[in-house]
Amino acid sequence: MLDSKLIEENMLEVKRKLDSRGAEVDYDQFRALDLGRKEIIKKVEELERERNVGSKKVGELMREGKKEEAGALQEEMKEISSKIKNLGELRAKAEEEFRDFMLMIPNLPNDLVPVGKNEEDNVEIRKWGEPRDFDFTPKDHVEIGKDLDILDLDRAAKITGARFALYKGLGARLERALINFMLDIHTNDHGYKEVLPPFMANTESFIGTGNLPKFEEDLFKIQDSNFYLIPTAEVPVTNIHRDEILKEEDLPIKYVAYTPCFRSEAGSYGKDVKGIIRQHQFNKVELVKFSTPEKSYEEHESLTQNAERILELLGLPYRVVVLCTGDMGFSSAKTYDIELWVPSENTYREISSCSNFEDFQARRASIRYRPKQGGKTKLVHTLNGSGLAVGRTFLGILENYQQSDGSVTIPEVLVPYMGGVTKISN
RNA sequence: GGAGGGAUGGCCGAGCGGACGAAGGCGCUGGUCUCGAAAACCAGUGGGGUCGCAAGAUUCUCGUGGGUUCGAAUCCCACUCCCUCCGCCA
Repeated sequence: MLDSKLIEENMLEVKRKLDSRGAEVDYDQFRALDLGRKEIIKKVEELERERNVGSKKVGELMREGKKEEAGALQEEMKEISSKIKNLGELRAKAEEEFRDFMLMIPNLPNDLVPVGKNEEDNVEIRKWGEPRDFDFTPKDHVEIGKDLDILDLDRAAKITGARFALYKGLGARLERALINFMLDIHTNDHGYKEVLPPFMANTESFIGTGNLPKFEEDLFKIQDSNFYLIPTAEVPVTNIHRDEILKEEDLPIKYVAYTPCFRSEAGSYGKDVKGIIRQHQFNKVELVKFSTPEKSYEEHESLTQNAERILELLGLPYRVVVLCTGDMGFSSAKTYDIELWVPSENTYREISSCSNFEDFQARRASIRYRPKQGGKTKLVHTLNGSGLAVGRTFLGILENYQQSDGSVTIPEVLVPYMGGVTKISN
């Protein structure tokens, strides 16, 4: 959520920035809702003041034994109270409408973000590793997985449906190895605290991160409850500190969490239908940070590097792009995508998205901190990024480490996690 | 599933119709003392909104939402969450 005062005071600048990301906002409506709300607040508060003063007076008169005067005043106050009740309802409605309106406005892109319309305008920042030169025709991960009997998409479809996966044997082991490997690196080397959160969260939590109210169709909802399956650990982990006041001394707070992620993928019919690129359920290790505003961009860089390091240790080629204004997510102020080299597609595909949300989520979720010097509480900055999407890492290993005989060698760092297995073959 | 108990400020904890945004303690900040620190002592110290350049004014906020009342942390109702006991169960 944006600061309504910022919109009020810098409307042209806000409009320019929101336009740059293709957001349509009705500024006249903003003004009307904001002014209407302020006006009614003023009215109600004036009446409340009268009532408070009057009621106190009634008490005094009673104690002094002036019953008649007290009674008369009581009658007066009765009327004021009923007025307050009526106006109060209007006030609640005005404030709710205003908040609902504000919740639908996306974040402002940071000034450093390149302006653009869509993913074609994203800017490559750096590349790591050389895509392998195959001296045979490489297979895609679906074929490799099938031939080695470690990935069974047909049976997964029988169990559940399209866009689900059944990992088998060393395939299941590899998925588990990757999860453990990532968690170990981030906790031991990068200083994150491991958490294992619920895989469902309530409406408030989803509003906090910005997934609701606008993107409900992307989520799986649990019937007869206000719980949704999480589409990313970002939701439960960011909300760990919802409605809290943190100490500046404790910042930055860094969490790493493994969770499965559930996405309805509404609107992506026909997109990436083959293989495990786009699934309704996939595993992910997520990095989340809470930072002071001063340090958040530094933390954004290091978070992205922490994610990149996993790919480097695994020897998987990748590149990093900064998303342009038009391609960023709703809540983000700046996002880096890390893209993995996928031989079968002869291109790079997203494997991690690292964002700085600045105070956008913090304002929605009321996550603040007390400055060391004292003074007013301030909103923290929240950040997160995949470190990494496990299914796509699995895919990367299968495709990049495949051999001409159909086997897949295991990257050295994973061998201990694979119980000493160095190669998956028939 | 059945029976009870509870939810108060950054934390602990009192209050149970009017002078209560709330005792006391802890923590934090400043000061006294000290070469310095600790201890002790003194003082200050919640959060959000509206108005205001500010000082400040005002209002809301004692789990959430309703109700009773001139007036609610305090009484009533519903809901949520936590705890104890019984039953069931991975």
